[in-house]
Amino acid sequence: MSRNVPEKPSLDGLESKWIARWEAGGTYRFDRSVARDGVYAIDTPPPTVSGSLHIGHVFSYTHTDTIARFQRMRGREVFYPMGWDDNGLPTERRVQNYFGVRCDPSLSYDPGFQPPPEPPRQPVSVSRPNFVELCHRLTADDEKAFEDLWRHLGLSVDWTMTYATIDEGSQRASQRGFLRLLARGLAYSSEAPTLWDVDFQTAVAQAELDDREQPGAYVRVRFGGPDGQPVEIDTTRPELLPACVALVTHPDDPRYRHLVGSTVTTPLFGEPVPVKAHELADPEKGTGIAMICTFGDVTDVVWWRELGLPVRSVIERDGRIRDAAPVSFRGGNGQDHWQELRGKTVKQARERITELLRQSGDLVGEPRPITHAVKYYEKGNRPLEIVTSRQWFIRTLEHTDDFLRRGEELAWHPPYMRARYESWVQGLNSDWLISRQRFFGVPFPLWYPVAEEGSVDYDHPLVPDESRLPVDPSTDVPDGYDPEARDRPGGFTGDPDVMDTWATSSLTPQIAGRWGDDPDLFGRVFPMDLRPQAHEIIRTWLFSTVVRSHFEHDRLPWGHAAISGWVVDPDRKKMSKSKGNVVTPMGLLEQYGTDAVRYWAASGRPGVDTVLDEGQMRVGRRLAIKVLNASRFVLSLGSDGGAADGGQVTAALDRAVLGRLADLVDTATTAFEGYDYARALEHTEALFWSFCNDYLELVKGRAYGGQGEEAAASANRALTLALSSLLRLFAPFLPFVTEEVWSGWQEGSVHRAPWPDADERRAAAAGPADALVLEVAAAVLGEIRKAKTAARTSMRADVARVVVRDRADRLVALTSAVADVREAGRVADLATEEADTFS
RNA sequence: GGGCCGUUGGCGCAGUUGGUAGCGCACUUGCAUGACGCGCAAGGGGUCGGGGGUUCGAGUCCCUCACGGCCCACCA
Repeated sequence: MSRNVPEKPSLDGLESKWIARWEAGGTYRFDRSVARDGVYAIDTPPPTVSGSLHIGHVFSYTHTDTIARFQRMRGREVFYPMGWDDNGLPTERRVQNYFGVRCDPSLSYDPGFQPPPEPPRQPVSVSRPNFVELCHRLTADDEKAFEDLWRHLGLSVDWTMTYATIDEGSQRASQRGFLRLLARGLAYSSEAPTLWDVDFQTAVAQAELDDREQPGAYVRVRFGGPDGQPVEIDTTRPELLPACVALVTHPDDPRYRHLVGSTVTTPLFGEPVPVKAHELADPEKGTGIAMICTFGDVTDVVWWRELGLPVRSVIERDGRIRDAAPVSFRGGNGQDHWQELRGKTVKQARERITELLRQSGDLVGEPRPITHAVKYYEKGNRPLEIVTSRQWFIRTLEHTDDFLRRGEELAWHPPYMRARYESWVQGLNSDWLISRQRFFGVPFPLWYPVAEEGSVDYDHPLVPDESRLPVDPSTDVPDGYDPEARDRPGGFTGDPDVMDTWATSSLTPQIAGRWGDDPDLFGRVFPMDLRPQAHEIIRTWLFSTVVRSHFEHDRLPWGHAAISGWVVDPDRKKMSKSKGNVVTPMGLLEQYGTDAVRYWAASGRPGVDTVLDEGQMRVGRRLAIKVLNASRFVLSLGSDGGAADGGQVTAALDRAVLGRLADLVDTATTAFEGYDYARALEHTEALFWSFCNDYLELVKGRAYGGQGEEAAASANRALTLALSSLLRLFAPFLPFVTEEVWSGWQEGSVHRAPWPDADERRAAAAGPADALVLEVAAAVLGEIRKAKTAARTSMRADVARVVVRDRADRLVALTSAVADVREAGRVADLATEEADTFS
């Protein structure tokens, strides 16, 4: 066996060298001839390509890659595709800012359109097809940047399996999945109050809400009571007074019981509204009696629905007070007051109406500033409003018990992450809203009949055959209709909405496995083995994927979920954008080397937030260099001691080191099987350092031939076996340096080599391994070193005589390695004395 | 309001059936040895957040409190 040992070991250039060779050699190519039970399939998180590249990506994707590499070496054929999440609002927003354009769906396509060279102050209006073109153009660049990073990070993905959430396969899967839910009555459309973002002009789902603390003010308002006595209520939304449809109090509240069933009148508008009782009214809040408006918050929606109240909406989809009053107000000045509010933003209207109340004398005291939580769209920057609109939903609410059961079936790593899933499922309060009034997304594959009198029949959608998918209802025509019939009485109209990005990414296992398009592949990879992801999207991505797989396949989409933590800055805050821009992932990879950065990432325990620590990267770099140097030393000893022809390890010390290695293999294997890559690394690293500092030093002289040929052969054979095992144990973490060493010595890639087998290590020894031999020999050598340090002499200094006092069993162990200890310590004479304690 | 996680030397962490506290960084001192000065060797430094309990014995189990972080909740 040839041994190419680099003369001047260096980590520089390893990345580009091996990235190219792995690609050329198809090292990570998925072999689709393997049956399902031989496959290990990973449902890779498709990164949002319009977002920033940050160190958090490097962190969590490294974790998954270590698992992928371990499983590959264990003999599983690893299905490890990459996906790009380019669908949806983040891309639209980035395109708007980057090119300075705005989508206007009423415009028609301009084939010659070019975006302005610099984004103008006033955005240019473009048609929807032009806008979508720009989205594709920009995401192509973004995807290239991500791919460069992933390749540089050494992710062992099969790049021939890459998908994008807006590509044709994803559109087909999304539409097919939707149509099947529709056919089974699990998807439905409904006109109902929905959370609405006034800036993005789209409906928003429960899973995308953020609570944000912000300043507000309680305004105490006087309503006209039935007996002439005023009724005072507190509100933070006085601008919704014209939308008030009732007052509500708790049924058991003695203060207001006499009012329930009576009618009061609103200030300024003089509108009569009933007083109702409901359990959700909190006697502790405000005055204990509240106004119900359509709609100020989700509690209003509950009250409105359960108490059977009318709708008086006042806020338009753009967040302004509508032009026409919701009713003709009966109070004398009602219409005049409305004129003061119409067209104003919510904020302007709030200020104005407070002033009007003050003037009319219906304001009690002054507004009292408070800080309260307000619901926002997680990507938005104005509070959500609630508007009534037609939307598509998936029936999740009545199946929560099924989803909880699926959560129990799933193996969570770490296990406590299951609690987040359960609390989310238990807290569900509405069905899953999947439609968005946006442009860059998968269209709903539906049209609706238009009646002769012009009304749209939403209850009987026109559905395409699955073989037609994907369809775009804005250009494609339903079967049996003429294109001329579009938007005409007696004709049809296309559904204008697109699916939310989660409606597509909830199908990533199906998309990656080419469900419906390639049944052979799908059968080999589904259900998958692993879903790796971050904890903040358990309620979105993880939950929704479980939902879709449960409905479509009646099973979990994968057996394991590995939840990674975040990268945090030294102040324990999630890495900020500004920080992320200073420390770029590619910069770190270039500065410390990929293996070093991976070492830092792999040191972060599963699920645990981890500090960005360049110190750990330096340690990783040193480890990689140490691997290179130790390997160089072992291989430069020349002979492999007959490893190739079955020679045996005879020296007790050598057998001991193989025993330690066998134990390590057991520990690392168990850790990896439990998805604890960090534990596997920690133990491998610890043994490696003691291997270098103790065992290597102890056998160095013997390996050079200081005790004869046979003794040298045993040492060399043990060193070779140990190195082979250690390189393979490190390979999932340090893929570049291990491959560099392996390639100069072994056939094929270390990443396709079999994972070390503990029994194989044990069998190589000619006799039983006595761990005590190595332990005592290292301890005695340590004492000799201590004495030399105390004497301030070189480690190379000769020692005339050493006396070891220790327990009898330990002295016996020492005997079999005494020649190595003497040679390593340069001891002329070594004597032993039995004693109770070591000294 | 409910829940989850964390609190171990200056910093970052390990400690998986309870048995007299470990690792790395940093720090101190020494060493040019035939793999490595991006090295090697030695060393100083902690009453394991507070309190209570179980036990012969608790960082490790139970209760409780505090602090930090996160998740969830119909927060007028």
